[in-house]
Amino acid sequence: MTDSGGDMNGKRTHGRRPSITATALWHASGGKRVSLFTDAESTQLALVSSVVRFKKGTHIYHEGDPADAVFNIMTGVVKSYKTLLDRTHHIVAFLFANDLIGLAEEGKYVNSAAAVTAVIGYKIPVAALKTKLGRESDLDFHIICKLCHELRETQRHGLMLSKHRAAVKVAMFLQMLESHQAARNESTEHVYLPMTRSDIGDYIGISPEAVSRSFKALKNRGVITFSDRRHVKIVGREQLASIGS
Amino acid sequence: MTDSGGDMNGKRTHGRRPSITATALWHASGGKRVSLFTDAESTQLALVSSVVRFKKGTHIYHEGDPADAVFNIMTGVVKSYKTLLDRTHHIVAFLFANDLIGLAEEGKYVNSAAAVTAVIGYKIPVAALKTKLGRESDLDFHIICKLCHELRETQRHGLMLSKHRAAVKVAMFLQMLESHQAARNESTEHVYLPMTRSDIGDYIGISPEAVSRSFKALKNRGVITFSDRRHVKIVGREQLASIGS
DNA sequence: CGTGAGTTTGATACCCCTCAATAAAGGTGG
DNA sequence: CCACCTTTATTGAGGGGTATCAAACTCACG
Repeated sequence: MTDSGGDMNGKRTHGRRPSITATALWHASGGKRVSLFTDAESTQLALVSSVVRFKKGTHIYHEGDPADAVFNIMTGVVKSYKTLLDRTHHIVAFLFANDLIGLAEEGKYVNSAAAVTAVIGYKIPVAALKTKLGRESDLDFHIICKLCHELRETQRHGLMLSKHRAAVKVAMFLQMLESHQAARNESTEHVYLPMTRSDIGDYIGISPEAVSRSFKALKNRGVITFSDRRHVKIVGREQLASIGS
Repeated sequence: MTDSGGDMNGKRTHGRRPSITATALWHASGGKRVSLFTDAESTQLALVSSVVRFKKGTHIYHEGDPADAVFNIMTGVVKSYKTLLDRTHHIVAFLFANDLIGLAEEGKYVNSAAAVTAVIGYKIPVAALKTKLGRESDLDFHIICKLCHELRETQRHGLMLSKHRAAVKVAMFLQMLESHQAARNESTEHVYLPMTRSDIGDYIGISPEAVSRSFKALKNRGVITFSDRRHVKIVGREQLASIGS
């Protein structure tokens, strides 16, 4: 048998303790998922965790709340979503048994979470989790931080892709590039577009012609101006932000 | 002028070693990015890494290639993309200085990567990286695996969102649910839809009406049948897969 | 059994994709 | 350095798919 899940004969400790699964990173596993926690890890996490139950439709945590805990789903389905200004919802992910939820940024939950079906899971306080992480190896912990960062960015990409109007996508794309420059302490006087219009279209899910037309529309609305095809100046940050809803 | 990139004429130790940045996970940092590697980590990684250069437009690695190394960008911009069957491209992410690229699944690169501008970076062999990871703490390593898994799934979500035709999105969504069930060793006789049509629409970026119509279209084409509103039977897996391109 | 949320079906308008042509920019070699 | 050529970007016209609004219908739950 596979060594996944720690299921000796019949008496399945599996499922009564925290558990996560994933497809292998570097080793071929034929598309199957492997259980990641060792018995020791499961046991240790069980000690600091509590079992929580959520009825169908109930709310698990809300975007912006202090991220005190992560949740490990035992049974049921959870949706992770963002509520937009126009009261519509964008679902970032559906999560199932053996998944983790509770991605944070700067101590706050990035998304909201609600139970799609009845849910049973483990609530793992981050305070307890932190003491178990990176005890000897900072490198691991730092890579975890980087992966969380990429995950948040990929989720934002999904939000951009979910928009229907081309000008909205382009506006969000410009804001993304600007914040990237700001994060790298570069000037935000101009937004630099190193990629082609086709690349932009392939990223935000529209045709290059639509990219071009959207730029023109934003220019005509007085939101941006072009120094050249690769350098945009954002004139109306307010309007640009409001476009993104 | 800016301190980023750091290859003025020769001499900056800054940027001459591997470096990654991210917004803080649990501590407020005002949206700024923090550098994650310690000096020791940077130095250790530098020992096993080599500096690589890519000219604008050149190819860094290709989807499906053996994932021998990850890359840490020093300067320049990289696009990570998938080439679809119809020869179109879907760009998964743009990557900049202090980012990592080379996400793998079962030992193979998930996406392709190409230089959008001239790129200088570090090539870090995974063999060397593995020896530095999880030496004392398996827990950290296992969480890294889970995060990589979630990252891949979020990228697949983005691919779904990038499709324009509603039926294609719904077809891919069904395949996703089916593979989830298969991964959890559940029956794939029926695909179970625990969520509402509105939830599905909010996830794949279409209206609930379009979800309903797409289901009907797939049913009329003989690809699926409904036991009830929550249970779908996939009759033509071939056709369903071919729809997703 | 009744009520309300969820789902299906229909009609219309709008936005974007597609195809096509022109214009501009970047790169190459003489 | 310039001419040439290829790639990229812009602009235009037409058709199709989806959002939106509205209404009938089904189902789950109390």
